Amino acid sequence: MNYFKHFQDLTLSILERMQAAGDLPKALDFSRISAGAPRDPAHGDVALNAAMVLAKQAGAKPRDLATEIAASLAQHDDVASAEVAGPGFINIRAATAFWPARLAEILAAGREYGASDMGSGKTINVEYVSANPTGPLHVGHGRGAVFGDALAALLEKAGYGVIREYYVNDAGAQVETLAQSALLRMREAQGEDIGEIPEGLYPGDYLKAVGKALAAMSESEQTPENARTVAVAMMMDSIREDLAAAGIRQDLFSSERALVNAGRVEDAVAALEAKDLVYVGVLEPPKGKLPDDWEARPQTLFRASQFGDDTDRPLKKSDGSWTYFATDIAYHFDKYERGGETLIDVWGADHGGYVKRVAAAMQALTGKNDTLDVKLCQLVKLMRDGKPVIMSKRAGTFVTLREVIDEVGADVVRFMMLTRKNDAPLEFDLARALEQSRDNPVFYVQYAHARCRSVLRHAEEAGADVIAAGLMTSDLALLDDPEEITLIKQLASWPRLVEQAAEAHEPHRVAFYLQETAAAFHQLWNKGREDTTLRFIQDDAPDLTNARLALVSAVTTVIGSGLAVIGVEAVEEM
RNA sequence: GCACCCAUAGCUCAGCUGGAUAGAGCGCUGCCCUCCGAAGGCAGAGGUCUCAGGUUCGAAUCCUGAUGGGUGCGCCA
Repeated sequence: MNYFKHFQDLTLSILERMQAAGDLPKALDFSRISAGAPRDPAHGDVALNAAMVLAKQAGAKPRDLATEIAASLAQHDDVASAEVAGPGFINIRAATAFWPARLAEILAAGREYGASDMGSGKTINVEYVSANPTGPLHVGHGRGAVFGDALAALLEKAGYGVIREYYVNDAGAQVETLAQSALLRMREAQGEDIGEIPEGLYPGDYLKAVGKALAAMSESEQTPENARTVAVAMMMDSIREDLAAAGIRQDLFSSERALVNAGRVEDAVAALEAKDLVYVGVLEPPKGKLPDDWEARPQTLFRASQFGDDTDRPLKKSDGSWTYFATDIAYHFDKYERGGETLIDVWGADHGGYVKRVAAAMQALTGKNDTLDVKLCQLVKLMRDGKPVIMSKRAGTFVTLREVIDEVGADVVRFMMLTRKNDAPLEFDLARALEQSRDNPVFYVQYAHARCRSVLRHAEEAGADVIAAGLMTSDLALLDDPEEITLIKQLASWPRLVEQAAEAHEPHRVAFYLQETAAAFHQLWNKGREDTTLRFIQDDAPDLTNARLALVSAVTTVIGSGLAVIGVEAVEEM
């Protein structure tokens, strides 16, 4: 249960009753009513803005309206008190039995806790990674990969149907270059001295294996076309291995080449033409630094500027072939027609200048402006002990995702990648990521889980029943210490966090929530060091012990549930 | 020149889509650690939310402008 929504719904039903009774006008906009946490916990558990939002429409004074609503709220079993405060807030304090009930709910749900039906099965297509099949994934790809993967898991938890998609750019000039590079490596594998890799070709050693594979084929098969096919297939295999090592799941790899061959570009352009959004014209030269070979020439253009873009955009190159943009329109249109009511693209920040035109195309084709959400992930700066890791631009010697995973592990990489919101640059310190201290968030959260498991193991050795089903039947009302209640509230806010993070498309909130939850648990633990009556295991009070073990078990459940969204293992021991 | 992203404590960053007195870690200061895991703990100081206007019951949050930083800028992908 999202308990904030619970009290919000309660309020809405009261408002509807007031309308039915004629105490409120019929036509009121309830959409801005929301329930939040009061800044000061002393004010209560849930704060409602209903009276302030409605006052003007209802022609009443905020505080008067609030008083009336509060009086009705106070009647409900789940409400201990409802008070009016400040300019017209209604502060609700939940009934004392409310929190033990949430704890029981957590134990009953297990790792499923936090799942929501907010998405009601609506389909969202999340496209991420989509790195060109011309080499291994690097760290920057890793951020997008983790972000997309966690976002997909988050949306699933919020009740959406999710398609996890990878767009394979297996057409166009880059893969032709790849084919040329592979053929050169083939001649190398055949014993030829190829010297330095010429400028413009891919120099990385990873193409040597492709060269060998080609060398093993019969001469008639050693065509540029086969070189391309083989190279792309092998590169995609290696990318899939890297993704698997990082625990990234994707269920659909769609091919640009297949899209083009199926005539989908013509379809999409025809759809634009039908709306009279394609014309032949000459673009203004770009301001600032002009490319050396710039010359004005007529082009086939899409009227992107009608949909918020800065200028119209070319669909065809001078040789008559489609631009990447034209293909990309087709790809997005295809995703949309396949049933993606909402499309999310996860891109690197260097593609930021490309967002407007794709958004414009989608708006033109669908008539809606909220179909596409592009999430830009800012750069990852790789550090070691506070010093930047040198990434030589020389021949293929960038830091690969695989190298980082091999060094610090997939769990650490995944968590660290989500310790910043996507639109902020991220510094990833390899040394700090393995540090076992308070300021390493991965350690801190996993330690909380391990600590809980440790307590439960202790209790089990002493003969206690630590199965969730057994703990549920314990007298949870015995948990009445303010610190314990605070922790329960933190755990009970997980369903709301899932919904909000999913709606905002912001998986990093899960990582921050986990840190807060771990902090709340560690805090309670430490209280027990000072005050022995607060320790979980009380030898002379089995009922109290059981209730507290239920709380500890619920902590493992919620942390486990959150870590599952991020794709990080909840460890038993450190 | 234009577009997009960003600007919050000394440092690194959150801030629940517009709510009440602005939050955490690090660092700093002072206490504490024989105890279910000290791999530390508790408390305190620290703020003109870059600046100037605007929107309204109410702004770190939305709008406009300025300043400072990042990214990108015809047929590349």
